[in-house]
Amino acid sequence: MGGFGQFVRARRERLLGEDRSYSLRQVARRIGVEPSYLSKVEREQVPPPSEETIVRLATALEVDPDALLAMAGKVSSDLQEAIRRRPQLFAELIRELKGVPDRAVLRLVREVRDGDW
Amino acid sequence: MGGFGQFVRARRERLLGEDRSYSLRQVARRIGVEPSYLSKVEREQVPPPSEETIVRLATALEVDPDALLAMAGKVSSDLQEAIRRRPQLFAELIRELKGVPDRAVLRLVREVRDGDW
DNA sequence: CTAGACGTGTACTATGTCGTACACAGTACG
DNA sequence: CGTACTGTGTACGACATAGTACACGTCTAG
Repeated sequence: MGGFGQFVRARRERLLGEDRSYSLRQVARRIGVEPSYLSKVEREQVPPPSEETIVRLATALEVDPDALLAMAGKVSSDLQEAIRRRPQLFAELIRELKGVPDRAVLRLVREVRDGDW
Repeated sequence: MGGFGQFVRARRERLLGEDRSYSLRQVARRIGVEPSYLSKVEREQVPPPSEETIVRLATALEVDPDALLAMAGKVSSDLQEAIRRRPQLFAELIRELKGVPDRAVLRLVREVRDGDW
């Protein structure tokens, strides 16, 4: 269901089609890990990397960091921080929103952003 | 600032004042850990326990699990799950709400719960 | 005065996380 | 050719997590 590694490989190879600097080795070098490690990550022989490495990878591959973290089964630590500061409040909000369809949540986001809170 | 262990000890001793079955040993037994371990947790000689253990502890001490998890620097895994399912959406919402005061968020929660979403 | 409950100190361990180091065989190109 | 880059296999390691096991001195109630 997840397919973190699969996604990374697909995305990288797509970019590689247009730019030869997206080889596994060069991407590994840019994000600061060993090629063999990235290779194993892409083939899912090891679990997804740490949050920091995933964010660097997201940057390198020009994808949404939160989405990539989610594929790795993780949640950005700054979001966790925000929740930890007001646990009951956010816990209830999020649990309520579990059953709410995407577009309604999106409307809510807009309301908060544009609204006079 | 956190004081997870301190809080647990204070809470347990408060209950112990009224009910002698809230000794460290008996609580430890109820939540399924060794007394020596709970002792170390309360004195913060070790980091807070796992999520599961914290939830059992919250139940035993009759405190809010989310609040206790927050003191341990954690976020309930079911909340994380909810976020992971719609990362961009929730990420944006939560980041927006960082700067929003408690009462406004609370109003939002009510709106979602009572509203015709 | 002693049996049981109390909290605590020390030692140990299994499992997970997050990678590095290095050698290897295949391929492309100039 | 050869050299330089490609992806990959194997081995290994440091550190964190989440506890258990057991002995010890103390206190307290019958």
